Amino acid sequence: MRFATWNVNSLKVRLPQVIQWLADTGVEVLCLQELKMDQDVFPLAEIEAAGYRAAWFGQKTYNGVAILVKAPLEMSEVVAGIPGYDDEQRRVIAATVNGIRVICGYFVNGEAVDSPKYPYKLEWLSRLEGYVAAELARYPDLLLLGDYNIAPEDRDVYDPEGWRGQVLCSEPERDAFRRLIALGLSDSFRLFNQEEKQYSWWDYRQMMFRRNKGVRIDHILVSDALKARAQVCEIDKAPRKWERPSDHTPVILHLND
DNA sequence: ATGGCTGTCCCTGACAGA
Repeated sequence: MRFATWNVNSLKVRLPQVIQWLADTGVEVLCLQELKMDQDVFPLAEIEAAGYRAAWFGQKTYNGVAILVKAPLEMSEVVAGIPGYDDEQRRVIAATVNGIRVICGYFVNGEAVDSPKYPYKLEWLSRLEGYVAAELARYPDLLLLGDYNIAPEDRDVYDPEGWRGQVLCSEPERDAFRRLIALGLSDSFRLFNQEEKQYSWWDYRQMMFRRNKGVRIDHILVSDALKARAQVCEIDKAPRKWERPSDHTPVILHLND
């Protein structure tokens, strides 16, 4: 069974690519971020026609997350947002699939360490940590997938010195990532893959993808209880090569049954 | 060099992304 995460940078624009990618891969569970569409215009009919069920949490213009599940798999216990955290920005949705708690997150970008958005990022990360801790206590088999907007280590960045201390790489953000890990989670990609220059996002500008100058900021964290079932975690660069791509590309985790 | 792309809404230029 495969679980994937993909920041599509507008589901309206990328819907044909999502449908194509699901047909190509047959991935069973796909978490999407940056829908950039209001709750009531989500393309449920097209997704159902492709053989998937969906739960989503959208808003106009910005943010928005969804979980797609291949029928006849079902989703239960859907929770939108972080309970108890009154956040106008719709960034989190969770559901249970085949006994596994799936949390899909579009983490705050933060813009820059001296931006007003940066303290919001740290506050949001703290709220998420509390939420994930509570979810882990209730659901030992758990995955936290999404666009983290955090490059955990220098090796996750094409130019570590140039990025040092910058947003995505600053120590408070990396500390927050490590606190998530300390809850009893592992970065599934690093369970298997130690190769250099593996990224999940490349800037649209300056041919950064062709030059492979990117950052690894899309992650799938797997709980300790579930870790033994993890087989491989891979970054699928194919959709990044398609016409009019998202700036992110999917990350896939394979679990055995 | 605060540029360089892309998407959204609609003040078609400003904002946000990362």
